[in-house]
Amino acid sequence: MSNISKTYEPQQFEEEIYAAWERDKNFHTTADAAGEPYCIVIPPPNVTGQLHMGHALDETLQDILIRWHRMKGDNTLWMPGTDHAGIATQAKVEEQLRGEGTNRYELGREEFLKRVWKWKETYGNRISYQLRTLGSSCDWERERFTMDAGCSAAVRKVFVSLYNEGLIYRGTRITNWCPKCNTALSDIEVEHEPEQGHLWHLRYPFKDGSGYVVVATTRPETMLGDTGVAVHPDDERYKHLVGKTLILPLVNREMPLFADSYVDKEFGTGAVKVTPAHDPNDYEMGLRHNLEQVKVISNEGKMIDAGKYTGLDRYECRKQIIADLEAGGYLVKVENHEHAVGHCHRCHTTIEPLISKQWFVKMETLAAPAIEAVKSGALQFVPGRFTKIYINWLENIRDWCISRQLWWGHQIPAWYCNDCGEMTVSEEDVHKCPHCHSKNLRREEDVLDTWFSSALWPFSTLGYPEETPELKKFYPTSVLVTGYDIIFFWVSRMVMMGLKFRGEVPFRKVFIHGLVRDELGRKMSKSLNNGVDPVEVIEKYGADSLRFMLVTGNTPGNDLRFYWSRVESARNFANKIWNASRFLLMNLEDFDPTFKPTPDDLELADRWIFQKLAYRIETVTDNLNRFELGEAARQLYELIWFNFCDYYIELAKTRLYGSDARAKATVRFVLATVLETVLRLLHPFMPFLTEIIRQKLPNVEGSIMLAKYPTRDELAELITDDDSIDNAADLIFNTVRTIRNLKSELGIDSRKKAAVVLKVTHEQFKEVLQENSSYLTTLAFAEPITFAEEKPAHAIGAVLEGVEIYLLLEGLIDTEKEIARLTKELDKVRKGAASTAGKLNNERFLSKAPAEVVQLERDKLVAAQEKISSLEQRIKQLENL
RNA sequence: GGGGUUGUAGCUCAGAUGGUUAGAGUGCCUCGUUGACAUCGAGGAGGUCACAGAUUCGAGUUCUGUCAGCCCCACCA
Repeated sequence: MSNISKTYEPQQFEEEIYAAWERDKNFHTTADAAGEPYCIVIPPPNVTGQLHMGHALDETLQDILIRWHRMKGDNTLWMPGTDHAGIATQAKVEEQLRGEGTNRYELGREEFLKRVWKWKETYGNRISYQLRTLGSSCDWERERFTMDAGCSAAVRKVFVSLYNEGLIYRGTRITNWCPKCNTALSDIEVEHEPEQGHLWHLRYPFKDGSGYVVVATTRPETMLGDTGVAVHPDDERYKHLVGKTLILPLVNREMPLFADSYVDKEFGTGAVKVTPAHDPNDYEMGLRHNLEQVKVISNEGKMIDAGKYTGLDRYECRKQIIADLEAGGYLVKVENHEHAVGHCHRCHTTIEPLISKQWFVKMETLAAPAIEAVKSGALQFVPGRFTKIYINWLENIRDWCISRQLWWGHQIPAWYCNDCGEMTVSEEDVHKCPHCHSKNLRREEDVLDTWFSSALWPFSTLGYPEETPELKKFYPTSVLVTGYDIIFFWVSRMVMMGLKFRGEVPFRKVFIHGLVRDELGRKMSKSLNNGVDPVEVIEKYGADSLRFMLVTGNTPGNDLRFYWSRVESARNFANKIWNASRFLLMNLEDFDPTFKPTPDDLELADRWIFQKLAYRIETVTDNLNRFELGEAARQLYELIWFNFCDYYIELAKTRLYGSDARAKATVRFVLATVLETVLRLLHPFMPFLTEIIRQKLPNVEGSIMLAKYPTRDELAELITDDDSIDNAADLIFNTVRTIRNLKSELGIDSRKKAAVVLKVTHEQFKEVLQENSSYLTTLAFAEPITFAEEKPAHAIGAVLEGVEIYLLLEGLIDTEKEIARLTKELDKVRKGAASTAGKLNNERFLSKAPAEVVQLERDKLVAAQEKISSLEQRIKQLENL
């Protein structure tokens, strides 16, 4: 047993343990296995991505829940898989092609897709492998991919069904367009950021030469597409001018001045130039007033059909337009103006609103049940505050643009007949036009937004569209664990699709966590290069340390900062467990597993540690139930380090090294029982460490991950309900602390023996102190200990409730120093007593506070008064010396 | 413009349903290598719980307002 290394070296065993778990199929379950179903579907990481700290947090939380439920005896399934991540993956392959001096258009769709699949094969396993190093107990046999056959079938079925119901439609609309990614985007893929820009005031003359109006714009280049100017109907400045015709400068287009209540009278000049083809609001106004849509900016962000400006980049054009307007006397003035500008979520290019033909999902009818689901409690957010955010978004939802002008993704199952012009949407590939029987068809080239397939993830991975046993057993899944950043992108859409196609919410709970930030609180990002690689952390400190660090010091829904020092602290905890276990194993060599102590064999320390253990089993379980994983972990930390290691193990040594065989057997039993139980409690948090240690324990078989999660019932025979044990332990440990404190103040080495005199003032404490005086020797190096009726003359002391403690001094004490010390103590106690007395003098407190609380205060006052008189006496005595 | 969230020890954070003298990690100071662990042990310093009111016998905890920071949503050109 002593072949265990002196320090914790996770690199020595983590990989091997994981391989054994996987080999033994410990992660695998089936629909017909015993137990209540418990299922989590993984938020699928980008198939070609790399593990980052955000994943590490997300997976750790999931794995804790999964391992806990598996140990509880639930039929537990963690569905793993990856996402094809349309734009992101395609962009990477296109970048590679650029390096080769070619592009996707040269390659053609088919060849290009081959390249992407190849890329996926090369990098697709990396992320899964990295998840394994974290200890994630996913059922890898069931690993899925959003573009595998099953998920693709689900996408087609859902798409066609929504189309047939009229919930998917194709239409020409103004949409967000990224000129760099060259695709349409949904509203939530646009990030609005304030930018310092300008407000140009332009003079637009009337056709009849009767003057002009001045409009204000932040985007002068769009004037080329202007087809009207709008004012507010109630604006007295313009009321009489409405209906007149204006001439667009530089272009000489005739256009109307019209009234629309959208216009804000207070802003700018109160007159808005209207560009229906390049601004969402203008687009709406254009529809209302039958304005022409003149497209002057191309998909690439260049000017088109724009006369001399044709071919210019939109920003280059802006400069020239301004110069030309100024030259023509049309520029009235320029103001600085901060405004929100939309940027592409992925590449950060400024979005260009463009009119194009796209596919949309009608959201209103889908959103209503998704709102109802949280209002009825069928779906719960943890923490609850995210409910409001979710509802607010759904209540104001607009139609979802789902078509993307990409190649990597689910190609929309729509076919156009080149002969009759009809469109056919179908689950099966269409080879013959159902309208005219022509075979001259072409398929819709657009693919679906990546989030469309993600929205189906909770049921597509379980077998949908087939009615598999897994789908029946595990849907609705139990909980979804994800960051607050994708509530709109993913969570809400899963809920809508789940309700629509399964009639039930996809998960009963959504456990939301925050973002992992760097030491300065900044978001970890590639551009800042401030990301910490979890793989590096695991290599240095082990997965258990990383997991423990991520789960502690953080509460649900809040961001947390990554600190190397916190990883070290977690590693130190692991090392502490490692060494405590090593110590136990060294003393358990001829352990008799059949020995069971009788109640008489157990002494105070034994009963105390069992009590603590039972209590923590309850509070840890309670916290797990409430998703307070950090609090649960903290409690385990305290139990293991402070209770078990600092106190119990130290106290065990006396009997362990003694000659009483029965006492030795008893203490070994306690040590082994507590350690084994604690390992099981801790296993969901630190799976590797707990597994390897438990395997070394005598009389323990099988993997810890399949062992039962501890319950209080397990300890039923070893614990009692009365609190006399805790009270006695408190008395002893407080005495220990006091002795240590006195020694420290006297400059006595903490490990050097010192004579202690105890004057017991509460008779009922005498027995406890006498019986357990050896604890004082063990923990505080107090020896010899004598009980006296009177305080010794040459000594310094302290007063506790029920006992006074004195340290005998070899030489004379420094009377003045001692008086000062005691006076300071006396002040403190008096202050406390005054506050307590104040409460007790308050009639209202006495009449309104619960009786227990009042009694507590009374007891407190009595104790304080005793302490005060003891201290006063002692001080007086010293003064008289 | 709406909504959310944070403000507790030098730093990072816990403190659910209001009730002893507000805790931990880390950092700092003093002391300690006789064996589980120096990735450790013992002791210590350090907090007007952002501010102001309100409710209550009692508020770090509930409510209102103020200040400061962060985030999300929103079509003011």
